[in-house]
Amino acid sequence: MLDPLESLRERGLPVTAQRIAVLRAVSGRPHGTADDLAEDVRREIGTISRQAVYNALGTLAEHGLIRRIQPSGSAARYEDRVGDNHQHLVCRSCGKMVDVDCAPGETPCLDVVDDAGYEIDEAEVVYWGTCPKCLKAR
Amino acid sequence: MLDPLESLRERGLPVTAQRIAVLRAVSGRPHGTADDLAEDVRREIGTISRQAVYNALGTLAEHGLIRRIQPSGSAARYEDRVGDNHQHLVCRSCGKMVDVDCAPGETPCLDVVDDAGYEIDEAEVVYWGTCPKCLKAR
DNA sequence: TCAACTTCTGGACTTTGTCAAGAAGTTGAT
DNA sequence: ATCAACTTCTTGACAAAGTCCAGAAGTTGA
Repeated sequence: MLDPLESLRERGLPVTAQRIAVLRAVSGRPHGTADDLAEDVRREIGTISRQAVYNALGTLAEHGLIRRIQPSGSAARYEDRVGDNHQHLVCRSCGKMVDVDCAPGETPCLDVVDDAGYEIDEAEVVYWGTCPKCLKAR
Repeated sequence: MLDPLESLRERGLPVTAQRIAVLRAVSGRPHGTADDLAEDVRREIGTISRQAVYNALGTLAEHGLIRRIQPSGSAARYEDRVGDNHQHLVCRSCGKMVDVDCAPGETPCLDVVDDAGYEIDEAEVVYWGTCPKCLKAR
C-alpha cells in the first residue's frame, strides 16, 4: 500500500500517530476486528484508547483508505484492499474470513427489479460456507 | 405462511407456546429485531423471557422456518420469506430495510474463481443506499 | 400417567460500540 | 519559531445486543 502518511495528507486529514498506526495495523492484519487492531497498535506505539481506534477506523473508512465489512454475528472487520470489488467468504463454524474474487468483469446482480425509490450506491456480497479445517473436523 | 403448529411438527420440533408466538410475530412484522418481536409476543401471550425469544429465533432459523439477516451496525432482523432468494436493500441513513427481487432466475455471482477449499452454501447480498424519505430530507 | 428430555425463566455477565468533557496535538498564518 | 483555531485523543460512563448458567416448568412418547 501507499505510505500511510502520504495517504492521509492526500485527503487533507490531520496526521496523527494513532491514525498512521491504525492504518499500518489494518494493512498488516486483513480482516482484523477493532480489538485485534487495537492490540497490534499498542504493540507498535505503546498505548491507544479504544475510542481513538474507532475514530481512526471510522475516518479512514469514510475516506476510502480502508474498507469495513460486517458479517452476521461478528464484530466489524477491516481491510486495506479497496476499490477492487472483491468479496468475502466466511466460515459458519469458526468465523474465518477469506477474500474471493468474482468472475472478472462481472458485477454481481446489480440490476434490481424494483429499487423502491432508493438511491443504491453499493452491493455487498458475503458467501457463507464451511472452511476446509471445519469440514475435516466434522 | 403455513400453520405455525404444523411447521414445527413437520420438523420434529417440540411445540411450545413461545415458538408459535415467535413464529407468528416474525410473520406479522417482517424485518423485525429480536426486541421488536419480543414486544409483539408479549402482546400476544403475556410474557416471554429474552432468552426464549433468542432460543426460538435461533432454532427456527436453523430449521429454515425463518431467515436471519444482519445488516452492518444494526441488530439482527428476521423474516419468514424463505427459499425465494430475494435480497435486501438498506438505508444508510435511517436503517430502513426493504425486500428486493433479483432478476428472476439469476443467482447472483455464485461462480467464485477460487473457493479456498470452502464448501459454499449461501450468497448473501445487501444493497446499500438512501431511502426516498431520507433523500428528500437532505 | 410417568420418565426422559427439552425448553423456559431470571439474572448476571460479555462484547461491541457510542457519548461527552477536558487535555493534548496538528495545521496554517504570522 | 509562535500562536490561535481547530481537530483529535483520553478517560470513564453508558447502551445495545446477545450469551451463559442453574433451577423450574413444559413436552413427548411409551
